[in-house]
Amino acid sequence: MDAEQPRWLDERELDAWKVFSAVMLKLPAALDTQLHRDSGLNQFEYLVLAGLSESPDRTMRMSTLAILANGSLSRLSHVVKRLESRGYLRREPCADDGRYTNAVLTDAGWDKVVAAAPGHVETVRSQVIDALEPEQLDQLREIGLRILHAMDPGFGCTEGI
Amino acid sequence: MDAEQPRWLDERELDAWKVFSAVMLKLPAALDTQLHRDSGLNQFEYLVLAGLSESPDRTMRMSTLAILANGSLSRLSHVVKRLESRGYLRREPCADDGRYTNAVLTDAGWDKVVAAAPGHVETVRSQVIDALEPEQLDQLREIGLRILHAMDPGFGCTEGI
DNA sequence: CGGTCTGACTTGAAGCTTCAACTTCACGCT
DNA sequence: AGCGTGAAGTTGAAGCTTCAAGTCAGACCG
Repeated sequence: MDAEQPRWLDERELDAWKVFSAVMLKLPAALDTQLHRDSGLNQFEYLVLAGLSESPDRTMRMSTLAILANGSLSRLSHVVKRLESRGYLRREPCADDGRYTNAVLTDAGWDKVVAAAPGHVETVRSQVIDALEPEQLDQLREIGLRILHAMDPGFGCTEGI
Repeated sequence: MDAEQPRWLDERELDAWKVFSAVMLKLPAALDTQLHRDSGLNQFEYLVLAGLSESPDRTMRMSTLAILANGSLSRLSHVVKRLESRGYLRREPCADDGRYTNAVLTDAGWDKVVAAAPGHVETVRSQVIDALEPEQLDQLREIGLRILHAMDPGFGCTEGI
């Protein structure tokens, strides 16, 4: 578009990119497959339920939850509607400010996360964590932070919500 | 599922995983957004066209193309049908063996990739490559290879198709 | 007060992906 | 020839995501 003289990737860059890009495309699919097979959830739904389960009162505002689950508000709204119809959570308008909506994890939702978590963690461990040396974990974290920062320079300001 | 005593992630592991997981969920969306806005393609479609453009005779067998683009054959079939209807490629049965189908890039498809590539590369560069130190590129490659290998122990045998 | 603006959702339609059949073609066997 | 088998690819339906509007509540301003 605006690349007058595109700076193509050299061999080293291309090599790293190809590998990373394959991981990025395959790993989410692998995680989704395990979650779906064992719990009937996808990764986004799991993140939503897990996020709520770790929140005070098992309650979170929709927009906060959207950030936590790395998705758009629209996507969250659809997903929350599905999860609500399955009985895992319920929505209620925020008492203080009617513009906000809170999602609240039900007992059934809590049980669901508790049942799903071990298998999910085991998968993350076997596919990623245990495949790496401890120092590679730190490298990966540092690399990830840089990429997140490049994607969204304001990243970090809203981290600890 | 089969996790008798789940080995939860410690703080270091969790930290790395959270960051990496956020990248994995956000970066593909960012790349898709750029490609879609500037070229009307998504990442999978781009990989298909780019793969064909680099192949001898701009031709590739469907199943090979599916592996190259990191997707299922079914997904590829749907996508190729769309791309065919847009005139970017055409399908023809393999002359030697009627079980195979070859996808062939048309001139319009070639032009499309040539037009889309600079913007895409520029995005990859700005969001990933340029954000990292050279040695981080090598680290990322090594980490990625380990993860790919953990996901699919047979990985590497089919690489150079 | 009443108008307008903004931010927080919600919704419906369109598009994409997945899943589970189903079809087709070549190969090996009798 | 005739038959089973398996791999390659296709298809339709169901489910999920995105996009572009739309709704609604509080803030700001006169």
